[in-house]
Amino acid sequence: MNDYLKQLNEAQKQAVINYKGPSLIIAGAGSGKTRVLTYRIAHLLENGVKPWRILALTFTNKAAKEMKERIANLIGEEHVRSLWMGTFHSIFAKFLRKEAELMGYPSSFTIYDTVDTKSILRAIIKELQLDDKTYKASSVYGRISSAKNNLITASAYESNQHVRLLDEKSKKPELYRIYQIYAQRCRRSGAMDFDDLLLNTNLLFRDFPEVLTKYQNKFDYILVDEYQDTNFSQYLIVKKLAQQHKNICVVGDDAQSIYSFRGAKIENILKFKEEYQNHKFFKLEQNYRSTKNIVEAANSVIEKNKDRIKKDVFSKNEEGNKIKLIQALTDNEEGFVVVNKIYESVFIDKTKYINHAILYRTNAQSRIFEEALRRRSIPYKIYGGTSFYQRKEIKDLLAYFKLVVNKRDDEAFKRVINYPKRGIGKTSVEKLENYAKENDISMWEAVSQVQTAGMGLNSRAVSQMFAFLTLISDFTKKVSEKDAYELAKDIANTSGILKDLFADKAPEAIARHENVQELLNGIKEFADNEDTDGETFLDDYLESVALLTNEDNEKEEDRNKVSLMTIHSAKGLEFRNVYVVGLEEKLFPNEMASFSIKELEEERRLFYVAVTRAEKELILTYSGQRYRWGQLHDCSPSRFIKDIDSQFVDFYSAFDESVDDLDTSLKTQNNLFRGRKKFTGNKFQAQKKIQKPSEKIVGTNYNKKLVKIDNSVKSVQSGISDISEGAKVKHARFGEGIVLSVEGVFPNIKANINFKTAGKKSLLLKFANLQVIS
DNA sequence: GACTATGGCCTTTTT
DNA sequence: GGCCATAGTC
Repeated sequence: MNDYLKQLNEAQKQAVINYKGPSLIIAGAGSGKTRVLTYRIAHLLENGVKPWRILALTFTNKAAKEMKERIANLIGEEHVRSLWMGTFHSIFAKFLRKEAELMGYPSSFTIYDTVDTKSILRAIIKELQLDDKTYKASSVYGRISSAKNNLITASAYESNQHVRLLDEKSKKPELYRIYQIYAQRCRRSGAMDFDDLLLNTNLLFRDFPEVLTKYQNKFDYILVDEYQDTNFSQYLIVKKLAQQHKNICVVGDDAQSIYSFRGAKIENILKFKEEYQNHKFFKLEQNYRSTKNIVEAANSVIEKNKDRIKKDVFSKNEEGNKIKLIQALTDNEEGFVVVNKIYESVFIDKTKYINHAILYRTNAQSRIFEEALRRRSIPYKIYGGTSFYQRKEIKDLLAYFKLVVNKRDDEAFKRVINYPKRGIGKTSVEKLENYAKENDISMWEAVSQVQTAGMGLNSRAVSQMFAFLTLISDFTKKVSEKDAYELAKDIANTSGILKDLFADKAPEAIARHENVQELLNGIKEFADNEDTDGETFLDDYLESVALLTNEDNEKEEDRNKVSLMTIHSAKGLEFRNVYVVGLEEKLFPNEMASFSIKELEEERRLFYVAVTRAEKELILTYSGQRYRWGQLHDCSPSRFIKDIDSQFVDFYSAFDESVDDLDTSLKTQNNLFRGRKKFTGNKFQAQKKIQKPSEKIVGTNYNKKLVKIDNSVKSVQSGISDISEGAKVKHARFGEGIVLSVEGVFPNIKANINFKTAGKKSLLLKFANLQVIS
């Protein structure tokens, strides 16, 4: 333990031992930022600082968890437990629960996620009879979110000239009303959204100085990770908390600032220099992660940005291989090529699956790689995307929990009042909701008056609602008696959710049933891991669950798998082999971000983040054609490819490789296609038998087949889908007719193929009984 | 009230 | 290609 300082280079060591007063640490990619943070905290503890007097803020649960583990390894677990280490949102949610009454909230307040928020906004927009094309839930949410992050409350919004003018310009003058009603509704439901957690913390500190003083005194040392990603709201909280002791350490890298779209301000770093004039400044520039080639290539990219703090990141590692740039013809081929590379690396270079990560700009790109990986039976894990906690069945069960703990939560109420089906229809719910609104009470309060107040409900609805009331009330009584897992199981059973899912034998329903079981297991695990003495109750679980993400219940079996994720979620991670895919104009840099230099620079920083994730091998790919919204588009290579100094790059084309592959075993066969064709546009539908003697089926050694079609079709619109037996289309190629490569169990495939014909009409063909002699 | 077919919209990125 | 809201039907 004593020689932990010897494991640091000089710059890192200085950043660790100078722990008093304000410090700014600029840490280049791969320069051991997490290491410095963890050692600094360990050093604090070594020097007698009590762990509960240290506050360490991160952006993701993952980062917090990793740091905790690393500190525990350094100095033992017992100290780590009482550290205040977590995400901004989770730490301040904790404070707010403690001080909730001051703010007029129940301490069991619900936290609304993005999906909840949007559905409430959608409802409000509808109620106000505003045009839902102008007032899109997502853009309205964006405006409200940015207002909150700039500490503009709903009441202040109306009189704020600046934002009102912006709303006028974007033809949304009524936005302030939506904001007001939304805020009112959250308050009535005893709920906060993500931004409220920060906003309300600020309000708490502003309106209750004694509370602020309490927390200022509580923390002697404050550390903030990824400081370049803080928004104004977060910046102010940190500033206020640090005012007393001024022992504040912020770590960041302006070159890796990729969250300005949600209000992050790189300027916070620059401001830090002004606000803490006597601060100590540390620069970490040696990259330990990557080969010289990768580091220098990354430098050549980021140099193209005008707006940056000068840094000289260097590597003393081996030179390493050049970056491979691979061009594919189609998006499917891109998937095929990348997976091939992984396959080769694992079986020839003896790397492990966990050493490989596929990084993309948008979540929608994951599907193709998923399919390609599945085809090769390579284990993979997708990070991000639709969260486990956003699945319908999970949200349903959680809504029960939420309602049991916080009865005012109208969103939860509406979700479960008729799930599982108990014969309470939309009309009845509407009547109830109207009654609640008229009397300014929550729907729960309304339903408890259902037998006495006349709401115009039929007797069946009344009795069903009363049964529901009893059901939930019974659970509530048990909240502080039964432990979380037992009660959760009880709710899942008694509510009928498990039965409902179990009755359905469709594969999706089985999966949903498993997910619910998985959630219950998660609760058990949570209860077992909680540091509290004795029992953990359901409300304890709910407090944490809203801020959990997929990654927080990572399982042992996920250990050796290829990772698929967006570049945003890859920040802070490293992999031996990294595949940055979809390097095409309009995709990356994203079309949305191509209007201003500022946004383009952020995209470039994102590319920089992607490149610097790689330790040894970096493979960049792009495709000549890609499907977007089911439409084939031609793409041109991303400008970022040219940003890399060409001396670090080797160029390959995927095309030659796959053609050899296909020629290895060519087999011909006559086929009978039975089909139904459908012209979109004029709603013409017809059943038709198509005789196609010229089709060819080509087999290759990878359990993949080709269908060759010679006809007048100009392009394939959406490949093959819905193929029975789990078969999927691989890729499509044009030339003399079309070559579709299909993979699956033969014979007896059924396929839907969308063709774009010469007349530009879309043609859907359903193929059945496609047979192959192999 | 429950179930099903269709059309619209969609894609930045996350706590 | 896929999700969701809505209209249309039983």
